[in-house]
Amino acid sequence: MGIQEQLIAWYEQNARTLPWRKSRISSYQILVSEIMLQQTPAARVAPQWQAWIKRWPNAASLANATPAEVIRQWDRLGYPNRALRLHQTAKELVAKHNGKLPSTYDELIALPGIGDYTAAAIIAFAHNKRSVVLDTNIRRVISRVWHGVERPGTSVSSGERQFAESLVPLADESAAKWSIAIMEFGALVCTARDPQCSACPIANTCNWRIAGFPASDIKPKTQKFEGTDRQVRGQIMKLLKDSASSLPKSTLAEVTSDTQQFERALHSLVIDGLVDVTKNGRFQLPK
DNA sequence: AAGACGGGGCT
DNA sequence: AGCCCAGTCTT
Repeated sequence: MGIQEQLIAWYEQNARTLPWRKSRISSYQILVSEIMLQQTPAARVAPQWQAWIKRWPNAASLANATPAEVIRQWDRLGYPNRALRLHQTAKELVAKHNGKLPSTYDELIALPGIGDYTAAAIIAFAHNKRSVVLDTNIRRVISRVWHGVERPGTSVSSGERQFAESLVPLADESAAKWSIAIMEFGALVCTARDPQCSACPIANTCNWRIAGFPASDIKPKTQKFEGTDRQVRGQIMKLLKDSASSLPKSTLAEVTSDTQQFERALHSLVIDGLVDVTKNGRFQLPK
């Protein structure tokens, strides 16, 4: 059984019962959930989604609301511009698409508030069609399981997208299931912090796991760097390479008990162009 | 490629 | 105090 089948089977048994996953949910209602879920945990969205759908069950009713009502109903979900864009999209759906969501990526992404992720999600979860869904969960799972790296890069490279596409089953139905399954898996098991590897159905084939991570299970032994500046540099470079391509600064800081020595060595690495420092404090090998 | 944009929960 | 969350839009 391939990883696709394993994670889909896991999903059937372990998926949360979220209100927008019930049957007879319209494409507009899926859209509302996807917009609310942008940068907002599902547990916090659920009650807000219910209230919203009860008040505005379809695009036409939402289109008739005022912006003030929309903002008020949005309450404290955050990023209130999402509510205004959703409102605008509802109007466009009524005006141009018979109150429903269009089915092509280009039409979807042209709507306000719908970017790459949401367009792909609508195609998969509202229309049950094949698409390449790439959210923070899926990117993290692919990075770990297939590439053996804890975190994906800050932006989606073309290679990353192509690889993700290669994992999506060909048939529409299976493709949609795969996307929701790997996403849920990332949200519940392969989490950003404190991943539940002991409950992971694919731990045996996970390259991150095989590489000896997460370090919380295998105690990170602090390592002392000794020798000349050049020798210390070589040791840190080896560490960076072993970790594939990136790791948190906190992890790096633990490798030596002499923080100042470490900072000096790292500084010289950066100066020499041997290591890149990203804005969020991660280190990576230059491309 | 980097910043701005919210708020709440968790460590 | 910092990280993270089913991202999008604008420089």
